[in-house]
Amino acid sequence: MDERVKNGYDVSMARPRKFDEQRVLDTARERFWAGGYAATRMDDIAEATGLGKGSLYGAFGGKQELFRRVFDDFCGAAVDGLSRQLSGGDEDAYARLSAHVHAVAASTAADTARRGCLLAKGTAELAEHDEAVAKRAQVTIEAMRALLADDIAACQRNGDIAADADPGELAALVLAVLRGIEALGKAGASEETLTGIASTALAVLPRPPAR
Amino acid sequence: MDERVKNGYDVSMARPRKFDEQRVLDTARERFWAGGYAATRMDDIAEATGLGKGSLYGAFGGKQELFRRVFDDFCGAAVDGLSRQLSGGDEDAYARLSAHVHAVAASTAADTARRGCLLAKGTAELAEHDEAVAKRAQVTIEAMRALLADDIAACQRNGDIAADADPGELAALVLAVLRGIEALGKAGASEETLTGIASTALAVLPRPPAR
DNA sequence: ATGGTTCTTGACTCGTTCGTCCAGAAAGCT
DNA sequence: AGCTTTCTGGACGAACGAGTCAAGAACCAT
Repeated sequence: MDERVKNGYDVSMARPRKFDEQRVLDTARERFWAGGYAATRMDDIAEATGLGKGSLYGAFGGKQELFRRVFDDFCGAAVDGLSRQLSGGDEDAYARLSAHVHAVAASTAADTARRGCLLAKGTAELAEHDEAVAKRAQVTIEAMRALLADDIAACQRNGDIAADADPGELAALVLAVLRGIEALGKAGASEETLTGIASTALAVLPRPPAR
Repeated sequence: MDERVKNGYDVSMARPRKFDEQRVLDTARERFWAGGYAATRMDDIAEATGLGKGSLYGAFGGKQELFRRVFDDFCGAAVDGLSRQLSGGDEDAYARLSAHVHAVAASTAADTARRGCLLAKGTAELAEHDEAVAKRAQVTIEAMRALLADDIAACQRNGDIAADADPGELAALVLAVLRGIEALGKAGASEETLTGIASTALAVLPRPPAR
């Protein structure tokens, strides 16, 4: 059946939604992020968004589907953001990498609510029970690794990182350090510790031999 | 009041417990580990241990207290285990460090239930709501860092790691990598990726200049 | 054996939360 | 304006899970 026609009438002939779907998703993300999946009630989200539960369920289907949607958006935004932070010419590739690593440390340290990253939190809580979430997380980290690898390759072309190193391996290591920084931050590590890790990680990346 | 006497009678004059407290804690850990805090029901634990809920509540007080107890035990055991793995003479310090890093990668990869580490999982879910859990996690990672730093210092004395590096900084980096490996493992990274990270991390540690 | 105390069991209470439903409101088309 | 359809919002239902309680069992000391 044509998606714009039902029972012989055009679907557009009806009351339009009053709320902004994206705004609701943002609010829901905020809630899930702050409290986790299980600890967040649908009533919370309804109240926070000002929507009635009927609208919420009508638009998103249920708690699990809503979370998946939020998680999906978050992962997409995270990859996009990383892509933006790391894109540019070879001559600035190392500076961008350094800036990103330090930025993650700083923002993790500044995260007084100690909420960490929704990617980590959602994965920890749901990955083994929800295949969709697990898959999405996997795709996301793979994409992040690829972006880091591209940037590291650019660093190599520009002579900032040893040419004989495998960019994919280094990217995986950097990614692990980034995730580790977040995990340690959530566990209460001090800002100095986190920024120290960022600096040390960048310092130990193999440099090309002095010429 | 003397702890062995109540109302004029010796406390030992009563029915002793039929269950092994440690066994119950182990089972509870298993459950919390597999399902997380919120998703694990006290009825689950009661059924899994064969205890009635009354006994459970009588012995441990409640869900939160039980979890704290389990978490506490887990953290203590984790630090003890690390301490054991890293203790020994200077000449084997690097081998022990290498073995530990590889062991974490291997065991994370082998964790088919993708449950990760209870320390990470519990922290992610509860740290911001439960001050006791947050504090315990903080103390635990600090202890782990100190153990790693001791081992790295031993490596330096033995000439396996550059003497001018700060062992505390390197220890923090290694710890971040270890936590990162677990986080990535939970997110579905392949065994090759994880073992690759372990190898790369060890490879980039600063070596003393060749003499 | 007896009495005193603690342990055990599982049914019960009570609050909480997911999801549904329905009556009314709002909008587009004719 | 009138009709049809979807959106809205809150009351409702049902299930679920944490924690309680009371009656009986088990054990120790005398």
